[in-house]
Amino acid sequence: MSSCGITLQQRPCRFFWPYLFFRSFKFEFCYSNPHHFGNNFYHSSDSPGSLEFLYASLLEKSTERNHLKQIHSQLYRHGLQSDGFVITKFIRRGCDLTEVEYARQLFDEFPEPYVSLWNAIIMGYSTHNMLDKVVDMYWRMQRGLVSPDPRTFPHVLKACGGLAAEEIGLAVHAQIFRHGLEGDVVVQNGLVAFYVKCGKIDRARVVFDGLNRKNVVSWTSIISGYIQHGHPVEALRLFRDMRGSGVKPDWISLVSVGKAYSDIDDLEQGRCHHSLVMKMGLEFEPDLRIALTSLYAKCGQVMAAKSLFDQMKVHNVILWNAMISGFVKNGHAIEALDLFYEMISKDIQPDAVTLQSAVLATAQLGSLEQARLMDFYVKNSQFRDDVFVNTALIDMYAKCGNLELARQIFNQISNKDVVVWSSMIMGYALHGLGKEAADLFNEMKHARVSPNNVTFLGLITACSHSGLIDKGWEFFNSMKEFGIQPSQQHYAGVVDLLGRAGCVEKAYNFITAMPVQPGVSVWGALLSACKTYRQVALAEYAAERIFALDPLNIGHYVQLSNLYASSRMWDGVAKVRVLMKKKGLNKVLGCSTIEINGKLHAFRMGDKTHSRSEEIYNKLEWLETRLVECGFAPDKESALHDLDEEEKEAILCNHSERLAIAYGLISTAPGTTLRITKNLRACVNCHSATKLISKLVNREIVVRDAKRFHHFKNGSCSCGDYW
DNA sequence: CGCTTCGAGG
Repeated sequence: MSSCGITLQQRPCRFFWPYLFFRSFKFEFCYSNPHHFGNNFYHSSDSPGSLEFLYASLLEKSTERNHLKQIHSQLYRHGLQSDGFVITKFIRRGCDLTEVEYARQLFDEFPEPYVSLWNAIIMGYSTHNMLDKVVDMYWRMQRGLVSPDPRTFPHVLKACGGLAAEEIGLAVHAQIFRHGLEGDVVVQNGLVAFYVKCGKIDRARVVFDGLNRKNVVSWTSIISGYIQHGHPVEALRLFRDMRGSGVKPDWISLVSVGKAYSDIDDLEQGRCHHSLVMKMGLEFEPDLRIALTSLYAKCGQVMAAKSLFDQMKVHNVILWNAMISGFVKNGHAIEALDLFYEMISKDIQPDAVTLQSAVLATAQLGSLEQARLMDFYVKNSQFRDDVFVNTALIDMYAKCGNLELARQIFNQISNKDVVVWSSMIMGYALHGLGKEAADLFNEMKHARVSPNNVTFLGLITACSHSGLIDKGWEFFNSMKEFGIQPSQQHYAGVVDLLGRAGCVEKAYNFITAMPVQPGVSVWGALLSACKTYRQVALAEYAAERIFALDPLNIGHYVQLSNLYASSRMWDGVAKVRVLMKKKGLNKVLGCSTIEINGKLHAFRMGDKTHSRSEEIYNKLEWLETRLVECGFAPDKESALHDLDEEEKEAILCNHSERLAIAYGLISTAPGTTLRITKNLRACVNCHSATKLISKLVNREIVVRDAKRFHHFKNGSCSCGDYW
């Protein structure tokens, strides 16, 4: 006899209490007539009409723990307190209402839970990302000799992947094999995702290839796997295969594919992708729109991204992050910060990613005042101890010219990882402090943190910028002891190290002995050494290589041209100029900014647009006179930063940084440190002039150029004339 | 079962 029949016939008088519940929960169908259940037509526990079914329906309508408890207390009256079907429903509903603890309590009270109950609680933990609990329950289940079923495995695999618990996952794989679940696409998809998360993309591929009926989740798992492991091209190839095999993409798969296009920075394909999304009618899927916004932002189409952003109805934090980080990536620091402040003013809570992007924007801006504000904001937020945000803060303070504050942040971080150490070392490199970088590296080894390729890049750069040739060379050679392959950047760093110190020949020999083909950066380092030491023939050779590899980068042409000019080889200058014209390249104009009272003032060379222009030029003239009195004689040959303007260039040097300095002098109190940010590298003349100015006016002047920091004080510069 | 924002440099 069915449980339904027994229940209803034995306890008919108690029957109408669920009816009251129905009323109070506005249930859509109301069994007002108890006789409706009087027949024995329904006979399985999950058919409508059974008491179990009524419980299940009630549970679906409950919205809080107290409802659940109320209903649960009724179970004893019906002798259902140990009914697996009903308790399973209770556990599931409890988990849905994020009452996982309560669900667990119900589970624990159940005398001998069988597989459905285990699955319910495991699923609950899994959906709330309590992954260690999932693994724990799985282990208990094994010990209780309850055999898992196909519904158990996906959650356990998700947990193993999330915890990077490779060994456990492998054991689960073996168990899946023993269960003969090769054909279960959901379980196998779980395996694919597990191997992806453990970094075993090849094994994931083997599982994927073994599936004879792949669904859209199978394809998305392997495609996103390739994207996460830096193979967007293979991912896109698989996406084509997927469409060829007739599997229709859903919005989640399109999110992944969008990321692949942004990774290969292919705007054209990205636009095609957008039209595919529209063709499939998925353009209003919120998360897909976020992915598209991010795609446009990363491909440099900031305005397109912004218009998508503005069109979105719901602005969640991920969308804001995509937009803010998009601005930062494309060098629009001010827009990024504007957006950040807009977000705060709208009371949208930033998360760690938002703060990180905002800090990066501040670093780009180079304003120390803004940096302090940002630091203050972070320190008063719940992300004050977030290692990502703090790493960005170190970088920010270093790039805003204050290494002491960078170091303070560094010191306060507990559990410093390799990125934290590397950032601080990079900070020292930026300021040309080789010894400090090397000391920090010793501390790092002491703390038993393994260096990576960036650590060494920082060390070599730091040595190079402070003339520590032997030390830098030593660092380069010690890389292999740490099992790190030198990259092009490291080779370029060594060429820079040797070349800067005047060993141009040695640098060239080093290049010819390289085990890999030298790239643009390596030849570029040689070219700039040749420029400094006026080695025309070798420079021409290097330039030839560079132009073949990277014909559209203006910087190299300018450098070669400047070398010709400083060697009075005017036909060479003309030749380069023709070459640049032919390629349609325009020089980047020098621009310097100075922050006065929280406002940025930007100056171009010869700029007369500033409202206090007259005062600025008066001050400049005054400075120039004083400089000449001190015996300052500009080196005309190397002052040819702007070739078109060279004839017009009077004794008065009007390079942008000098305008910024002059403005700083007339608008701040005596003794105030001037902080200037410049988009190009400092020219020799301005560098020596600034040294003298710092002494003349008794001011510290901090200049961030395109490559590094210069701290001018009392007639000398922290770079030791070595940059 | 699968997805989107993200740190040090170039």
